[in-house]
Amino acid sequence: MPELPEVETVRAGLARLLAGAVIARVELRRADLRRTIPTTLPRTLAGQPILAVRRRAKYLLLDTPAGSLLSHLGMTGTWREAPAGDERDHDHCYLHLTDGRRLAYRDPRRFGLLDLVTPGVDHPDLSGLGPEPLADEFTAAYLQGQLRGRRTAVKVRIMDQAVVVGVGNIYAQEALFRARIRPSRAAAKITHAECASLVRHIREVLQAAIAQGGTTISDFRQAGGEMGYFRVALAVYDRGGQPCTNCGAALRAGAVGGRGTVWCRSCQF
DNA sequence: ATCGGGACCTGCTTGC
DNA sequence: TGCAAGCAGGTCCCGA
Repeated sequence: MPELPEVETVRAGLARLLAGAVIARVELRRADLRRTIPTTLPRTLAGQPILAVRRRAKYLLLDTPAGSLLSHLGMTGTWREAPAGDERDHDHCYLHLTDGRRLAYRDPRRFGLLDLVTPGVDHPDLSGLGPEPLADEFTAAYLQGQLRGRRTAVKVRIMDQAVVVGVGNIYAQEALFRARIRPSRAAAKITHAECASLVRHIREVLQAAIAQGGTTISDFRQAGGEMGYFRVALAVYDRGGQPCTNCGAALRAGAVGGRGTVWCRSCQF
């Protein structure tokens, strides 16, 4: 589900909800997510004030003096404020706040993750990540270096979190369409000019999506429960067979890197 | 080292 | 209506 714009939207919502909040108690209801949630997590975070809510790649970090609560939403993860009585299947963890409010982490497919980051200690999930796509170091020259010599599809490369973070299956397709590059092209064959266009369009599509609160496909919700409204702006994702917004030709659907992929045969080369 | 494919889970949609 | 198959925003691991 959530790619950078959705995670950033959740981050902003949580930052608003959690300004000045203090964790009273952490209630683990199910620990076997993608990895098992450490048993030390509840007692480490109990009583801790939340100092900041940050995002790195597709991870969220709730900072406290004792450590940060690291979460990843996988495909179906959500954070929401859950008033008394609002308990749902797949609520794996509740953060009870000292003001009586409760935050729920819910993830039906359990591809997500909750973990603890100890202050001053590098966390393995956060090492080896590529640059943030909206940061200055994500340049055409950098991207071309990452594509050089690679026979794999360019779409697979830009979804590799070691190359650049935050780009998933929706925004990879959207950025490649805007840059007029076929998703299946060999990475090594992308020219410098195309790298420059791709960098620009990855940035633009992510920024536009953030401005709309992300993309709601089925279950994605902002931390306050609102949907994201970028879906109306998607040009190719899930539009196989429908007319290209640029030329009107029927969009092609296939698989690239094992993931559903849609592109225009006349607009993308 | 790189690459492709399958695995991990649940839920929803589609087609017979 | 009922059921099975296929697919879904993400990673991770394995074997070639």
